[in-house]
Amino acid sequence: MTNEKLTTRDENFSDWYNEIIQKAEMADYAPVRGCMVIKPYGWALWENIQKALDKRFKETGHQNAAFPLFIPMSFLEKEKEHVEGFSPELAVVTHGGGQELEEPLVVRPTSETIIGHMYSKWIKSYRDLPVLINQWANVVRWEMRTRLFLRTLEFYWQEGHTAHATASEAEEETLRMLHVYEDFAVNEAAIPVICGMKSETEKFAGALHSYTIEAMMGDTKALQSGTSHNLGQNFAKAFDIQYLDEKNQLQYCWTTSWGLSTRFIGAIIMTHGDDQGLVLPPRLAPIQVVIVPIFHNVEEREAVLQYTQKVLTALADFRVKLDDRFEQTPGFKFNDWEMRGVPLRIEVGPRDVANDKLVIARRDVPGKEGKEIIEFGTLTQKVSALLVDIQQSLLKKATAFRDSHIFEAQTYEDLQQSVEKGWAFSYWCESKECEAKIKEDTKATTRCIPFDQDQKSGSCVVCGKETSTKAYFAKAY
RNA sequence: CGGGGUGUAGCGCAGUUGGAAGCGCGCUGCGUUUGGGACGCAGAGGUCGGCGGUUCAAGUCCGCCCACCCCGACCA
Repeated sequence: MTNEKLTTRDENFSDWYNEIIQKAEMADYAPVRGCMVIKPYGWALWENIQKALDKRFKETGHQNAAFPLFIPMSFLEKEKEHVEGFSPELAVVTHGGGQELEEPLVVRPTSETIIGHMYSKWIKSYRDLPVLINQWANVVRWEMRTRLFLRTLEFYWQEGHTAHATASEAEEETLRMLHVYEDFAVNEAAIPVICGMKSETEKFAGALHSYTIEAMMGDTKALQSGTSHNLGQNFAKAFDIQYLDEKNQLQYCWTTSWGLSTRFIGAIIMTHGDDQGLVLPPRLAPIQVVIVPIFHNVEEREAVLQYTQKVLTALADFRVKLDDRFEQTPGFKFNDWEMRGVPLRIEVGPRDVANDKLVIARRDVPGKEGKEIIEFGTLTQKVSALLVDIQQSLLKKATAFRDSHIFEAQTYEDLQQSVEKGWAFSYWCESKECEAKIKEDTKATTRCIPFDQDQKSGSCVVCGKETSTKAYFAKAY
């Protein structure tokens, strides 16, 4: 399975990415163009992502529910901007039960409309608010160009949909969930992100405004890794989501939505992966520690396997895998598990059994430098400490990489050069014309207007107009 | 949808002027191996992407179609 050498990132980042997914057995191409099968190892990673997020959603008062896959076509048409944004990429069902349907059904590209419809039924009084619901679901968007995890016709995600009494509560929720994503990305996935607002052209179709967490991949391209939208009263008005306030006045709700998808797996691969394969953050890794037994004959095999049982017991609190395949050599297994990004590897051989020791190797430090011989007695403590250290190191390394590839661009020439080697951070007058010119000339788009602004003012990198707004520009996935 | 590329065993590929479908890896069995990608022997595995044409004869030549990948326009 992993017998062949991996293309290096420098040779061809795209090939490297595609190969790593197949060799690490995360996913495979499905027989339908643009669709993928997420294999057990990839899905296990997704499950850990789900757990980490779901815990945070529950902690912030949200409940899970499930809404239908099919949405009446007419629902999509109720919000003007929304239908314009999504109609080119809708999958439409026209037949069912052998007959043509009276009204075509769209396969949900996102669920604002059908959830809005339900909310209008459920919400009658200010006492019903806020409504805080999330769903874990698959959605379909008919994309032109697809890539495993990053853009497939069908993808898995969670979409939160909330309804509030006031504009400020909705804004508060939108930001709260963005920061949940930020916390998750940084502390679970070890991916540094920049939080900010999307430009008018980049925002969600139908939103008042959108917030994003933007991450830099190993090739310096940007990846929008999670988004949170303040929908204002747009959907409330389109779907008649109204409530009676304390003064018996009929009011429209303020709604939000926020989502993070299996695309995030792509972010993990492209942020941490190296030329040996995947590198997974310990907190999300399906397997945190792999044990590779080494022996030369039957007697040694018995002794070693007995010893590994002790190791398994000592590491009961971790996600551990014993690789007791008899037909593979240790060398093969080392490479195999490195390809799969397992954070720690423990080697147990006759020498270790004799001395009551172990060899422990960390995935993020290649070769001998990452290897260490430890006493069995210190094992549990050591593994625990190393996993924490690897988690921190990955974040530190990714942050250093990102920061060294962001350039303050004062002039348009600066910006053009910057987006060829990383991201540009520049003053921008917020006009669509200047934004469009940058995209036209460089293929880079505005990634976000970050929350952290220095309050100073300068001139727009394109038109020279005075502004106090700075934004990130980068080529993006 | 525009540009480029590729379709031959599970994967990667070779296949000469048209003349009996091959190689490496993987897979199965047996044996020897195992501290950084082991080895021997014996096997299994094919509608050469599809349709049509030329020819005594097509993986190979011609036409059409399809699929997938990569680069653009669009997007999580």
